Parts: sequence; structure tokens; C-alpha cells
Amino acid sequence: MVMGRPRSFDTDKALDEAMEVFWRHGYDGASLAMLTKAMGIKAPSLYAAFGSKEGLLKAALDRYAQRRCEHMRHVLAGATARDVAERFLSSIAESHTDPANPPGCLLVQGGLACGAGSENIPFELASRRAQTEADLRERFAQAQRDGDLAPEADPAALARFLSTIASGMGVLASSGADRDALREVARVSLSAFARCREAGGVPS
Amino acid sequence: MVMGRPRSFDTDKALDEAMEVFWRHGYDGASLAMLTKAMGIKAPSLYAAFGSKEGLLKAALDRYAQRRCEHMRHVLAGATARDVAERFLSSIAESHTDPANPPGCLLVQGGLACGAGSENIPFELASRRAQTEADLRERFAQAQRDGDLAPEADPAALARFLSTIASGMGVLASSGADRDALREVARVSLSAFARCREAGGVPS
DNA sequence: AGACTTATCTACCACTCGATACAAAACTTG
DNA sequence: CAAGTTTTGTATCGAGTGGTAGATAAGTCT
Repeated sequence: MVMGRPRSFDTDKALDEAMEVFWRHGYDGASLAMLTKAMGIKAPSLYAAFGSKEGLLKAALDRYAQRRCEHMRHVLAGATARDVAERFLSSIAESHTDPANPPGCLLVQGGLACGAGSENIPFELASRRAQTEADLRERFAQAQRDGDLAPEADPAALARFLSTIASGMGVLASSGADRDALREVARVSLSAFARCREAGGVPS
Repeated sequence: MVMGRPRSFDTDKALDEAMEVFWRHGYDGASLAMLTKAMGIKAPSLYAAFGSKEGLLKAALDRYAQRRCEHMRHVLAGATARDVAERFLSSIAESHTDPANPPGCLLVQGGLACGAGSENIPFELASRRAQTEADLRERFAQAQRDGDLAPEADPAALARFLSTIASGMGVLASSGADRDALREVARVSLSAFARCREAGGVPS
């Protein structure tokens, strides 16, 4: 064991609580008082462990990504491009309305626009959202190489479309929409995907 | 004219400046100092005219709605349901990337999640977003009565789908996506709409 | 003119913000 | 044990928060 007084709190458990606060109130709306109360620690412990409020957010985002990573692995393991899209959309519909979490998506609720001194937070969140889109794009490019997706199809456009739906579903869920509403959006969206996949392009 | 010293600033002009600040920084991120500087007035004038920070936001939202109302009138005047959807999506793609405004949509950027004391702002924004969805739903219901939309189609689901896309495009635009990217999302989305309109439902 | 009404400006309110100095506490090492 | 190392709690920092009191300016009314 390392020297010194041992930490009296569990880092991951504390991060889960911080994540929830950022999720529910956004970066600017999450005050240090809220965070320390939820995490069950005092400010100096927070700063010793995470450096700053922004550092705490990044650590929470890392943990969030780690959680979602398992889901994405399952999504990307779909046999066909359409299967991947279907898994992605329904996984979003479920996770964004999981009663165990605040509604919506941390990467959207966390802060699309922030105040002075937090200008880089929206950028940070955007780059994490872009990661998911990149995963989908790469998977669709692979599907295209496999002949599962038409050569005229546009993997980047399809990935962006799905990613946009996911963000929109985050907004929808945060407005109080229920799970069935999101599932319905997922179904309609999937039909767009299927159509583009079949046609390889988009009808005028 | 009314008694007393006349107002030295133009209310609508000041609201436009306030709108931009809320749009770019969100409700929590927009400080009184930012707002008064942008509006070119001092705090007491602001409070005399709008009552509170929340009152100012609501006034700005009213003006935003007023602006968008013209666009929506054009959208809803589309000859067919599909025409309406096409007009809606392309109008969103253009307006959310209009260089004259901050990127995205005020009703999304304004604040999906807020801090203590601003809990009702996300609710306020959600109710304004719901208005657009309701307009679309009603127009589609009319299209159904006109026989332009299949009897098995679901006007509410189609309206929610389009509204979700619009929110997603707001998030996308705020991440720095350019106009062509949004147009592409609009095209893909429109194909989903067309398919649902034809089939009257959604393929499994 | 002078009374009345409304807006504007300076200065300031109590409070909260994110962040930290410092000393006591809790552990490992010698 | 004592020395060294890290964490914890208390108490507080300066800056910024939304909001306002009170005096002054700029108009309309009779």
C-alpha cells in the first residue's frame, strides 16, 4: 500500500454521484455545494482527487464512456448494417429513459452552451459525441467493404444521421418523453436507414 | 405619448441582443453583466423593463417564437404532408446554421438542464419546442383528413420524429457542423418520412 | 411655470461561486 | 516509538452572482 492517510471515499462511487449531478443540472448548473453534498465529501478532498470542477467532469465523462462502451460493443457486433442501426437506436431509447439515471444523455444535458470560464466544456462534450459517430461510421464502412451495404451508400451520412437522432432523443427524453415515445422515434428512424441502405442513396 | 421620461433604448433591439447571449451561453451561463453589456443598458433598466432574468428570457423567447412564426407559416403552407416535412427540415438546416445567429436552436441551447433557482427554465423551453411539434401534428392530421396521408399513418409519430430531428440538428449545429452536414441529415430524414407516408406504418 | 410620472445612473446589498491555507488526523516506514 | 506522507475538516478567500435603494434626469400634465 502507498504511504499516507488512506482515502476515505470510493472514487468510482463518488464519480457516479457527480455524474448524476452534472447530468441533471448541466456543468454550469452544478455547483460545488451540490457536487460535494452528493459525493459525500468536502471541497478539499474533491480538489485533491480531481484537480478542479472541470477535471471532475472529465473524470465523470470517462466513467460515462466506460459504461456506454459495453453497450456500443454490443451495438457494433450487429451482423448487418441495418442490425447495427436497429441495435443502436433501441439501445438509445432504453438508456435515455432508464429510471436509474436522469433522463436524456449526459453528453447533451451536460452543457451545449456554457458561461464565461467554461467555454471549452461544450467542445469537450461534442468531441465525446463525435466518438460514437465515428464508431458507427467505421462500422458502416466495414459493412460496405463486406458488401452488406451498397457501394453508393454513404457511411458518414448514415452515421451522422443516427448520431443526430440520438441527440434529438436526448432532448426529447429530457423534456419528459416516455420510453414508448422514444421507441417510436427509433422505429421511424430505422425505416429511413433501411430505405437509404436499399437505395444506396436518397430519393429527391 | 405616455407620461414620464421616455425609454432611451429600443426594447426589441435590446431583446435581440439578449437573445443572442442566452443562445450562445445558455440561461445559467448568461450573466447579468454579459446581458447588460450586450443590451447596452444598466441593470436597473433591465429589471424595470423585464422584471427579472427569467422574465427577460421569456420575453426573448416570445420574440424568437415571433421570428420563427413566419417560417412555420411557410412550412405549414406546403401542399402535401411530404412537402411540409421537406420545407420543415430544410428550414431547420438553414436557420440552425445562419451565420447571423449563434449556431443551433435557442430552444435547445438555452438550457436543457439548469441549476438551483432555474429549475423551470428547461420546462419553459420544452413547452415552446412542443408547440412546433403540435403545429406539425395538427397539419398532418389535416393532411390525413384530406386523404393526402394514409389513414394508417400516425400524425403524432411523424410530428415527433421531425421534431426530434430538429432538436438533434440543433445539437449537431452547436458542435460546429456546417450547413451541408445538416442538409444531408435533412435529406436522409425526409426519406424516412416519405417511406412512412407511403406505407402508412413502419416495417419491422 | 410647477407638479407629476417614469427612466436612468451610481453605488451597493446579501449571497454564492470555484478554489485554497492551514492544522489536525490517519496511515506507512524507519 | 518518531519521522515522513497523504487526506481530512474548518474556515475562509477574492471574485462574481442576481437584484435593488435612492438620487437625478427627462419627459408629460395642468
